[in-house]
Amino acid sequence: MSNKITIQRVAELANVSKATVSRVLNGYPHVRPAVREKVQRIIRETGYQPNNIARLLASERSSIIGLVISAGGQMVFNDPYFPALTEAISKGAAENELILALFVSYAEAQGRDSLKAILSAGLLDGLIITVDNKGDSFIPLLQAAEIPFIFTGRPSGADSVNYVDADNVTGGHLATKHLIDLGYRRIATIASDQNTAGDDRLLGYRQALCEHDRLFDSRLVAYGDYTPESAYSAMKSLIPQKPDAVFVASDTMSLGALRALREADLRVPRDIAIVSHDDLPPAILADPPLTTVRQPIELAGQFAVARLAEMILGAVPTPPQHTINPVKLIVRASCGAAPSP
Amino acid sequence: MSNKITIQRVAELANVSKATVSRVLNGYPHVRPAVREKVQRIIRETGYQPNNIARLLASERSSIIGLVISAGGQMVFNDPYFPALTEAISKGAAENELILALFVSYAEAQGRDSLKAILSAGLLDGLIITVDNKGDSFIPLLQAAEIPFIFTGRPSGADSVNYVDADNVTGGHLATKHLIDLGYRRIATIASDQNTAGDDRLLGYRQALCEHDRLFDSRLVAYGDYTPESAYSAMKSLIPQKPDAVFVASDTMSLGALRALREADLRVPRDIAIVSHDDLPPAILADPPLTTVRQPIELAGQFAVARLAEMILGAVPTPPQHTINPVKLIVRASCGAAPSP
DNA sequence: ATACTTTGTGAAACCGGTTTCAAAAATTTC
DNA sequence: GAAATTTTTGAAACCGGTTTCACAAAGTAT
Repeated sequence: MSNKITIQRVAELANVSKATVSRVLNGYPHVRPAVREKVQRIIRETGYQPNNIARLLASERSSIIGLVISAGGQMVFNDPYFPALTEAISKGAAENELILALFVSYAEAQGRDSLKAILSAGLLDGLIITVDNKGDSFIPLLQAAEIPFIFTGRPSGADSVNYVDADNVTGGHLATKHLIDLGYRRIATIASDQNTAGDDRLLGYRQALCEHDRLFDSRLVAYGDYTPESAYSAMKSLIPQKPDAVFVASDTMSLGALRALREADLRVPRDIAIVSHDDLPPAILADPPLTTVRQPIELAGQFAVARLAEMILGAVPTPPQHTINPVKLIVRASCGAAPSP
Repeated sequence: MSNKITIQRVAELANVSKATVSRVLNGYPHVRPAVREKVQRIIRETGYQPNNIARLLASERSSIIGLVISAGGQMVFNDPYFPALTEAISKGAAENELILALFVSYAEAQGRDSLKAILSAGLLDGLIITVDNKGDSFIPLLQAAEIPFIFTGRPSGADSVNYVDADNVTGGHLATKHLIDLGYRRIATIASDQNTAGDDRLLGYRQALCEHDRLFDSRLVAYGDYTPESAYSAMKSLIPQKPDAVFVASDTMSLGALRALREADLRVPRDIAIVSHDDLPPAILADPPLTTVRQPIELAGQFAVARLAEMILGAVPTPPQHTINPVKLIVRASCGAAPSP
């Protein structure tokens, strides 16, 4: 509407056909340099902008990818993990000249319904799926739609799909080993069985204990659902076990755990040490600042987009690819070790 | 691609023309009930889904709205305000059967460039603009593009545009008055001159002081840019002035202020009281939980979408509409008043 | 029964690009 | 210098819908 001139008009002004203008537009070969330049000049002078919709219709490609976020909570973005990932993906989309469409839903069933609607609209070239649960119920739908897609965070049921994930086992291991190395004896954990990340971090915790000949004590394990409230309760339930350290499986949960400890008049790290996971913004703002395992969310987001772009462009379907990003321990005050200067 | 059947095919199966199928599809009148039902049956049986792109091209409407977020920081979504708003808008978009495309940029200049690109692509039916600065440099571009748009957060230069904003003047006023009522004498503020919200909150602070015959003392005003770090410095610079209370213009900044106070061994609220602004998730998780002015972000987001949808559908351009959402003081521990039970 | 509306329907134009195909022009080969 | 090849180019088909318009069928008024 703001844009009255069409390819037809440009063609007329340049004394060529629409086809030639289209070729210039798309950088195709077989156009004489002189003609190419003339067309480019006209385009420049008129400020012509091709109509994307028409282009999409003809080329059967929309350059729009969807990001589907489905999580149980009331407000998905209360947990800073999702915003951080969304932002990284948004950045990646811009770099790959893709438009990012955002779909947020609040329960698995609702997520499935909206996914169905999204898929049947046929507007999207590809999808990135992020769910806070094991997420396997989305896979059949996606596969049936024959649309390129990639998960961020490993879904439970699927070696057959593309995903990017952090090395959560190592994350749990690093955190726990750090506490062991600092000499703590009764190391509890606030874990989560909501998703595979939680499972993996707990596994890392167990492995680290095992490697150091510590017994795994299920009384020192409590579960949360990645909300501060759930961790608050979990921490309260752990306090009677008198742990001297706790590995909390996410920063968001650590905030809840800290509150429970404050209320119980336990000082961190003097009375009890904490190592957290994720290194999201709250980690550094917490009191005390959290020692935590950093997972490269930005990397994950950018990788997911890049891989998806590859899949969209590549005509041949490639075998599913699994990418595991490295994690890294960031030492701050909450573990009781002197932070590295 | 997953979807071989077209309107043509449906028309053949139902023994009618494409036009009739289109009429049924769009609920237009002038179709005999019997024919309408037959077409609907065929649609149901074949699972036919209209191709959106084609529909867009023909109807010159995409049902896609854009959300442009431009902020100065490295990571826009570090500040929970933007995710909260984004989520609300995403929800509103879903309710209005609109697809939300997300565009994040990191500086005003970059934002303008990407806005230009977005506009010229001609894909979007409307735009919601959120900027962390005064944002007026976007307005001419938008107006030139003749596309419906609405700001969340009042841009500085413009009675001529649609916007939704919170009642920030009242916010600053409520916060400050609360501190005055509690008997604090030296009430400082960490303000911001980055955007009109900051200006307004500061104005409310001044008004409240004035109404209670307190002098405005510029030594008790420090400025931040909505990051915890900036507020950390601001708070440090205020401490020598020995305020007994401070109104911090955002929750995110309050976290930085709290850290500065902890480091100075000042206890909140015993040594110094804090009232914050926004009531985002960190407010309740902070230590101590923050007394803060709640602004209805979800409402703002949903309203913005609803209004934009209205503007898109309404052929006649309506006069610019300004909506100011009410704010509300939420009393918690940081102000030193007993929280209401 | 005839003239005048109103309702229902399909053919065809259209949205603005891309892609195919055959012809025209330029270049190379012999 | 003619034939063979390659490069350029435009006309037309196409993507899959919506919209216009003319006309047929049905309903109403006279």
